Amino acid sequence: MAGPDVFDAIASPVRRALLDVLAGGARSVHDLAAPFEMSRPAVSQHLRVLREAGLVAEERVGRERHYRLDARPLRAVADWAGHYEQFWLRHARLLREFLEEDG
Amino acid sequence: MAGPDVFDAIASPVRRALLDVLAGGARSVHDLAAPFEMSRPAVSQHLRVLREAGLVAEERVGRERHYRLDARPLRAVADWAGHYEQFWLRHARLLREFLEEDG
DNA sequence: ATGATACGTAAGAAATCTCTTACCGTTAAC
DNA sequence: GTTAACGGTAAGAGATTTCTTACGTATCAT
Repeated sequence: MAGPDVFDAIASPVRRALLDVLAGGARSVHDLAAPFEMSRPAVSQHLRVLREAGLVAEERVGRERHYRLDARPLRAVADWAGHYEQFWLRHARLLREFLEEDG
Repeated sequence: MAGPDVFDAIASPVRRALLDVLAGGARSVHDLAAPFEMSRPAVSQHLRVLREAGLVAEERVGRERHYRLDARPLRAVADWAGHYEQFWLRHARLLREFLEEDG
């Protein structure tokens, strides 16, 4: 009963790479697995994590299953990280000011 | 020798909560651990993960260690998620168009 | 000096993650 | 109808995570 947590889903480089591929359009599991040096079931399991996080949706097409990206949960990630923008901007501003005061 | 990966660091709800607290200003480990129902060493270990990801910096103050937020690595997270904005916007646009065509 | 406080680290237990191989059902091809 | 391709799930091994308690070190209080 592992929670479908989007932060957890994107923690894996493999799963981020899968999302990257899917950004180019829907793909079959076969095609998705091809670039990876791991077994096809392993990719299926990563896809399950992404599915439970709501990041991908599957559509049955003949004997294939086409996965397509659903980026909506990533909005929460962008929003969360975005709340810290003021802090990294402040960091940059302080650094700039420090360099200027020395010039 | 676990890599200091920011996506991994923010995958934990506890660590995200720690960052949230630190957004309000630097804190001692004692203060950081107080709101959590876990031992103080456990919090220290979470802080280590954050430190290795570059998300916090420590400053020794007497017998305390003050941790302060360093949000710079979060910019990479915001950028990464932001690249998917077009997709969730498209999703919203299609939904809106679907509803309008029905009205 | 002695004792208490702050905090990191070590060691180990339990849970979870991430692979693998084996297997099953479904659909396409011949 | 057989056979091959697609892809999910099960079972299990090994690595990693995330806690705990125990302990060591540095600093403050008396």
